[in-house]
Amino acid sequence: MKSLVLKIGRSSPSSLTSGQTRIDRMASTRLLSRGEKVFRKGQSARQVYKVEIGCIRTFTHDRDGCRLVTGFYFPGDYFGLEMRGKHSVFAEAIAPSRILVIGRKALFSAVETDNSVANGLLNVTNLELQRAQNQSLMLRSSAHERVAHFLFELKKRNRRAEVDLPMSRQDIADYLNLAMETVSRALTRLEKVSTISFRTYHRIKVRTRKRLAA
Amino acid sequence: MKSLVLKIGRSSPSSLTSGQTRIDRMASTRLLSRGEKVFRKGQSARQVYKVEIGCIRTFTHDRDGCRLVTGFYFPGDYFGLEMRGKHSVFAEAIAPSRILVIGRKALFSAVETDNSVANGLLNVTNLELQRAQNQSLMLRSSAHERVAHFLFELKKRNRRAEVDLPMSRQDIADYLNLAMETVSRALTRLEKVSTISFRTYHRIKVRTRKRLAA
DNA sequence: CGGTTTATTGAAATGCGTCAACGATTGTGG
DNA sequence: CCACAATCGTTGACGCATTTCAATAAACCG
Repeated sequence: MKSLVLKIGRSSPSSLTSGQTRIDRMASTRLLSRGEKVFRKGQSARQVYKVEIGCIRTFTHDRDGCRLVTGFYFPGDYFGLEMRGKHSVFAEAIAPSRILVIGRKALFSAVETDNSVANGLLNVTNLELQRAQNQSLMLRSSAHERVAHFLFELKKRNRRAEVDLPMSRQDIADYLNLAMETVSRALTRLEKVSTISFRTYHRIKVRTRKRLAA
Repeated sequence: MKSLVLKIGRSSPSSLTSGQTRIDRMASTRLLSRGEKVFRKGQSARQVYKVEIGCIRTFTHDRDGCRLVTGFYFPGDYFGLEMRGKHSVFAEAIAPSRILVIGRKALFSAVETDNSVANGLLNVTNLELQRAQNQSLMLRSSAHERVAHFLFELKKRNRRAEVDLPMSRQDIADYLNLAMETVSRALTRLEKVSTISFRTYHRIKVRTRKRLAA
């Protein structure tokens, strides 16, 4: 068994990410239906976004057309933070969602009033860096561990024992770089050892972390 | 086969990373013998570093004590950039090396007053981010592809057809998340199809990229 | 040189992916 | 609200890539 720290569209504890901030007040709201795109890969990145309700997935494709899900974003999470001019991924709603849309210009000038622009950018970049490093760690562990830690992180975010899995098994598989069947089998096994129990396919009850890791 | 862009301690073409920069002028020099540690995981990160001669590996361990090599750093590369207080990895010299040691405090105060330093630091951090993202992509491809691209990236860095592999097969394996035997077999296969040829275990001649990918 | 470390090679075991069939859930129109 | 279709998830059988274990060979270092 390998160790793993997995973050799923996790926000930092900074003021930027918790509750209503000055930045959020500069935002407008947008409603999304299931499957609707927020932005496309290659589009110039003029806004950043924050999930209020629902769930967003970001993804890209490798040269063989295989889909790679790069993150799931839940209420409170910011996404679309790419610092270079163009979005490097697609973003779309997994479930009906409400998001905040924040103009990049306004954001950066606001950051400037708190700190220096450079420091703000550094912080954002460093968060992305941590995320990417955690993803690397995750991809080094076994299939069952990836699934278990995925669930654990979701639980940690939710704070309730009941966890929503708004995304499909295929989404999870493309995020963890596994076959959908492997994800399914891992979930079944976790249920067999009663680490989790299913309410529906998309809502489960997660027990202790220890048992998750087993 | 999956697509893959792998970067190994790659410097950008920016002024920061080639030759002497303003950041480098704040540095002192340190000599390291083979296997010597630069810093330890958990140590508070008071400096950042730049390789002048030799090769540095960074690594950590998973919960089972299995070693995970997170990067190889060659002349021109910066490492130890963790922005949070503590180093998240160990760093040690693979070969006798000379490195620059740059005080973090000086660096950060320079960041606040000097725009070029701030931009430089952003560049370096962005490079590290790219590196981590490429690592994630790399870990999604097959064993043979990982080895092939690893070699190709080394060649691209060196600019010579003759490539140094100062690290052991085990180092490569721990970096690519493969068994040492798998790395060895991949290399053997590449030699059989005469994509590479060995001078010694640690110096090879690499031919075209096309053949590497095969 | 001889001993130690490091790399290669082969054989067997295993984990995960693929393919295919089946079962459950969701959405739609009567 | 039901029935049906379409989608999504589960399960089993099998194959292949990679790991593991074990033996041998090559390089390194006193």
